[in-house]
Amino acid sequence: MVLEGNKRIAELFRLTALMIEILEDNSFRAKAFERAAETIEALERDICELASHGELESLPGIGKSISQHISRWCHTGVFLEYEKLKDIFPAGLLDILRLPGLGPKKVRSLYTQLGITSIGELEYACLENRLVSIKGFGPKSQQRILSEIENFRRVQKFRYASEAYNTAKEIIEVLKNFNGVENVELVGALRRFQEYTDDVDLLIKAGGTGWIDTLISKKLLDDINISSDILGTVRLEGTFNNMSIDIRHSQGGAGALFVYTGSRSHVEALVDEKIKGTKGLVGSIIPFLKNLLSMNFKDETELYEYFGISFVPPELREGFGEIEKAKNRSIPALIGPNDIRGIFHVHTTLSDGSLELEKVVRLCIELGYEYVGISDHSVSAYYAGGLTEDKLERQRREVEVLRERYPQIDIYWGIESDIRPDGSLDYPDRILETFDFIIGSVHSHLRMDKKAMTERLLRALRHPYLTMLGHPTGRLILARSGYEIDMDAVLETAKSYRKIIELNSHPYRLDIDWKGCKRAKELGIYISINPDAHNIDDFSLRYGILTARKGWLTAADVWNAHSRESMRKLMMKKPWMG
DNA sequence: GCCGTTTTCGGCCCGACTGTTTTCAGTCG
Repeated sequence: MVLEGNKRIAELFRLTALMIEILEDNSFRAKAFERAAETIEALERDICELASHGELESLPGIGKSISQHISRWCHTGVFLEYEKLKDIFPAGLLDILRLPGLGPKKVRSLYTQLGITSIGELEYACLENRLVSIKGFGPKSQQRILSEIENFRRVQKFRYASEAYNTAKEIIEVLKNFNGVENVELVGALRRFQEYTDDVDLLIKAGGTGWIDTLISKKLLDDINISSDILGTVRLEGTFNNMSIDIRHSQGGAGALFVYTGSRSHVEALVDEKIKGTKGLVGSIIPFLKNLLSMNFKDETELYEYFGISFVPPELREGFGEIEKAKNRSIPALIGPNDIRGIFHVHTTLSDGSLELEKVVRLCIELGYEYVGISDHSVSAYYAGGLTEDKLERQRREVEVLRERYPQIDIYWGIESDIRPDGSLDYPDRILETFDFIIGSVHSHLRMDKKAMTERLLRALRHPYLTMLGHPTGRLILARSGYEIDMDAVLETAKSYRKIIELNSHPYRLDIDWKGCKRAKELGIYISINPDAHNIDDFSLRYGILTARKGWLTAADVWNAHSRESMRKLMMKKPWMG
């Protein structure tokens, strides 16, 4: 959907901006490139087509110089400014920039004053107590940086599930076309949908080992190591895009799929029970698993029947009560993409989104949604262009016009209101009452203690106009643990006040997490799977749906699985108002 | 580098927090 050329050059602009900010003492020149990147990303037309018509300079943030850069890139594929900087810019500085608390200015000081160009050098300098010698750094920051480096190292080997999926997809496409390969399947943590992973596990079905020779001759993977695992299965490990790839070679079908999907606790629990109940099979589970690999099951459903239980979807195979449920044949029908009927929590250009309201509406129609809930940022989110009263009025009127223009979709008008430190919402009640719905989210003052933060959320949840709680913990996967809250108290209060909890679908958030989904479901709280969309790419709920499935949710548990008619009634009745 | 009822230079989204300072720069949301 996104124009690939636009995306590529926007990415180059972003990198250029970063390099300028660090190498030069002019952050405004950097900002200019960043702004241009935003403009380009939000375009609906191909940037080079605009360039060929000489229309670039009419775009916001694109002047004479940047326009020339773009045109040249379109013709030659070379972006001069980027190439020039790339040659002199130490790549390791980008890693340092990822450490919390270190921005461009500080990284620049480290580079220019201490010659630090990588995480390793930075660590060394901290240990030698050299940071305290430069302005802006002291013993405390030196200590904090050391602990951030430790965290960085731990996190570095992991990838977001979304990235790992893309890597897996790329490799599977290539492998499938090798001679003699019948099938390649995703297994392991990624098939069970863990939020992040340190490797991609694949299962390849092929006659003979010709595929290994092809793989080696085509240099598909680096650092290849071939061995056989504890079950005697041929195992090929290597790296691709700096990510570990682990391939098992199997002739069989469902047995291997089951064993290598895991989780270990799920597989072991099932096998243990089977062994205990079978005469003469007592002993290690290894021989049993070896035998399982050689058995001829039609599919995994048949395999689970062999264990005397019903099929368990991969997402549930974590040892969280799924085996008991499968014994009773009461594994629920998990939510799927087709159950989703509409979306809430979408931003527009009026705050910090990159699509205008009308474009959002048209995109949602294209995507087959029956309703869309607009929610820009509220007034105290200055940094995100939060809506002042006059902007609110403008948007309210525009929504009315669009409702007339696009009767094929229901448009709900809402707001993502900041939950202020005292737990109050952002506007006075006379304004709050005019919205169709209100998402309350915490965006600032993240470092309150657990008790105060919990009380803050509880107060917001008790507010009659609040519809749902946005990204309840504020976590950013692999980057920031959420603020500490008493989740039980939050969910209990949400239940009492009939509030909805958001499952923020952004692959970096996935907040509330799958365990939280499960608890919410047990309490009978609706979960709304929300895109928190800022860009055209954000409108898919793929990772949110996977998280919801892992959290045992069915269509009946999900707010935005309501049909258009049913949602209309709910929005009229506003059950969250008590 | 871009932009302009603050037009060809001098600004550039606002405010809290933190660790560094001893009056503030840098980071983050």
